[in-house]
Amino acid sequence: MQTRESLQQQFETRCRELGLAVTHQRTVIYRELIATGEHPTPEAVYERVKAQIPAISLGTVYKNVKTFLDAGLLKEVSLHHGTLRLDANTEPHHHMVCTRCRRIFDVPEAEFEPVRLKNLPESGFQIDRYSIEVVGVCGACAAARPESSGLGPASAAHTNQVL
Amino acid sequence: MQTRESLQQQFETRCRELGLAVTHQRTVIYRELIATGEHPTPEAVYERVKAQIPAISLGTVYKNVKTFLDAGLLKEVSLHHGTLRLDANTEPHHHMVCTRCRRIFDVPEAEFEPVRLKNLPESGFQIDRYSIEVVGVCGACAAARPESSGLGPASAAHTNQVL
DNA sequence: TGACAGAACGAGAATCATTATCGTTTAATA
DNA sequence: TATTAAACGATAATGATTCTCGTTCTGTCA
Repeated sequence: MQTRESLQQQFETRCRELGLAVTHQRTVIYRELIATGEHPTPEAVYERVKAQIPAISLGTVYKNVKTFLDAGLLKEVSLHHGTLRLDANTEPHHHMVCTRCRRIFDVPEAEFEPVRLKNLPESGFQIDRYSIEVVGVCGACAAARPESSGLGPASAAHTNQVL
Repeated sequence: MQTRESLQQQFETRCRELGLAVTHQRTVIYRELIATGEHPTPEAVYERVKAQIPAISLGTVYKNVKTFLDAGLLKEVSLHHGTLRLDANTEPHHHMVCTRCRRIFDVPEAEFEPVRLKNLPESGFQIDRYSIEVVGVCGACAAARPESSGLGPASAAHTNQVL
């Protein structure tokens, strides 16, 4: 058995693997990201980090968030942040999303077995509906570049190792 | 075929129900929205409409898209357009999203019965993973305003902050 | 049918999130 | 410790969206 590394040590090791300098800013940003159990915006991360490094720039937070996303240390909650995408389909349906071209395809609800939670959420959350997203690579993109893994443009330049 | 005519009539009827004036711009915007089988951005809708009404303003498209969303004639593909939300949870999981406060909660993958498509997508789409979103109202928001339906417009968090 | 009031419009300024630029500082390494 | 590329901070630029405001149009009613 190897000695269990601290998060800090894991982070430094991962940075070295990726050829990233271990800077104070980067370290604190990462620490705050995993410290919050929430799903913060870059702005919220900035506020937390600023309490510890008052001179930090918002741009630095954005740059490092992007670096962490590319490295697979972080994920985005949704592929759809950014521009509003409209849906005029009034039938119940779900979506297939291509991680390369970001195109969105409708899938009728009836194509899926019903979604089921094994237990009711204990938090008092009132469920309105389930929304399924089939994430992958569309036929056109797969034909254009069949070999690569299809885990999105951001991660294309790196291997997708698990921390 | 009178398809376009009847859609036009349906639209006018719906506008009257909602107390909305039936303007030329509004009519063309709506027609183009349902004509595309895609999931266009407001900008893309603007381009299509502009081909028919060269003087139209992008702001008018935005205003009417918002009006249609509020009226339920249109939907957003995702609740997460807008600011990037980060996820440092490296375990496989899905999300519960509150439509009122937009907070996001993690749900371990094991809490769900496996998602299953009844048939393989015929388009050559290569499935990477399924992402489930449980959409509803969180306990805190439900307690704060238990009576209303919880499917409020996207703008609710901004315009109706305190009641 | 004409006039009025309020809704909607167009133009463009303002705002918000994000990215890019650039000169300075810092980490990695020899 | 000196060198060098990476990273930083400040700030300008960009892109999406909203807001403001003066003008025009729609719906309604006399």
